Amino acid sequence: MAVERTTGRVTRRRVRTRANLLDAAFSVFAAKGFGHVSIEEVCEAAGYSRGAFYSNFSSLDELFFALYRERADLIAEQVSGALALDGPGLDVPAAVDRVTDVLLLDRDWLLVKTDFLVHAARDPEVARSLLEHRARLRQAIADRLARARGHTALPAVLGDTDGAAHAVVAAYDGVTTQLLLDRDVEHARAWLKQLLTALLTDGSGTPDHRQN
Amino acid sequence: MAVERTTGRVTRRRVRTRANLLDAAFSVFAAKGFGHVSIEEVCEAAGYSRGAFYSNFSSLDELFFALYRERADLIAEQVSGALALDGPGLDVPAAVDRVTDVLLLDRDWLLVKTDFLVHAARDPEVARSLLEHRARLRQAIADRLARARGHTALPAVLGDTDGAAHAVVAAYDGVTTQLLLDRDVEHARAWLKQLLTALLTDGSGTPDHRQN
DNA sequence: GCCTTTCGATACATCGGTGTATCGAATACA
DNA sequence: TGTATTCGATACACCGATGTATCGAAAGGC
Repeated sequence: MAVERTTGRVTRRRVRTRANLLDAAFSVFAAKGFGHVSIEEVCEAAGYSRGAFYSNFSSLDELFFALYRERADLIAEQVSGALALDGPGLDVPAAVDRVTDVLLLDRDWLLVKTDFLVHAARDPEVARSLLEHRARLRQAIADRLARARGHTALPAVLGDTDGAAHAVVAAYDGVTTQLLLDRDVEHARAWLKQLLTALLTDGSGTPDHRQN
Repeated sequence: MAVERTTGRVTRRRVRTRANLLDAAFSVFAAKGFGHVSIEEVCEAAGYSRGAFYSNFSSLDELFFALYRERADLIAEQVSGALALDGPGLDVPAAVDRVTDVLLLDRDWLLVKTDFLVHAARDPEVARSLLEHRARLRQAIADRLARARGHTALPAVLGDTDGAAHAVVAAYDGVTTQLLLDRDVEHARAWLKQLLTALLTDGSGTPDHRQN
């Protein structure tokens, strides 16, 4: 039965169960992809019966959404942290390095994230939510770029810092796509840095070769 | 029963049936997403019974793969055409325009393509195939860029024409991601052009604003 | 037009997943 | 510790999808 928990006492056991289900679901979703996963599989992976599941979620979609939010917020936090790390102003390249390291860390996350994208692409409601999340992240980037302005000049082609932030996100998405296929994290990182450098500066970077 | 058609006569009816199934499958996949589609749904949409399906394909995966290849080859052809259109050499911006128009034409295709990406990301075999396809396309782009060299200077940041081609693909993938969410084709096109301009030239383009 | 071959519709057996209702066990709180 | 409440395991009924086997009908060759 669906869970409409507005009030009532929550047991410790319950929060543990929920967390375990979410963790297990993450692995299963990453491995098989949402849409190829049954409730039973998640329960089995978590070591619970379906009773536990239905006591905590009302559908796979709901769990998936909850799962995504949880992790996405976590990542967003890390990124914000990486952006804010250095003092007020300069050293965009260093920030690029840190952010790049955070963003391309976990292949499983990229898989789940892409699944969620596909999901959102077909559900306007979900899409709205995802767009807002992306907008927040992008804003953080734009702010960071604005702070660096004057220290490091942005090329005019992209417009203002907002446009530049858009470009950064696009580059990230693009590199992610390639990474999902070739699984070469190190190269993806290096290449994302290079791409961001190309977008955010007029200067010259270090070229690289690639087979796939 | 699986179909292992190495020889034997093929009826006209058969090729029609197969084509109809593929077309119907495209719509259904685009609407619901692979993984949320049953064989029955495809058959119903195509106006056939499951008998017809199993006579032509052995699994949903097989159909999906065939479907993707068909359409992907079609697109690749169009892109190559758009790239080769003008005389030997110059006018990269015009080529960018034409290619951009072709690539972001059909939302349904973007959806199916992304589904396929997700699929490939989890199956090394499929990934290989997709990577090769992408490599071919990228090579066409690199060739085109090489032809334009001297007429339009490439910024050194990206390395050789190959690096630049990589960047082009990444930009395309990135813009696609955003487009899947906001559904604003016109803006996506404009923005992809702008992004490519930023990547492929040292000059200045026309900035733009964006809310999401 | 006849006959052979191919194709696809129908029927059947089966399986896995779903959602609900029930009940014993674990937990919170006094 | 006792007791009320919450949680989650089990059992059950159900449904939709799968794959196969069979057979009538359409297509192609002559």
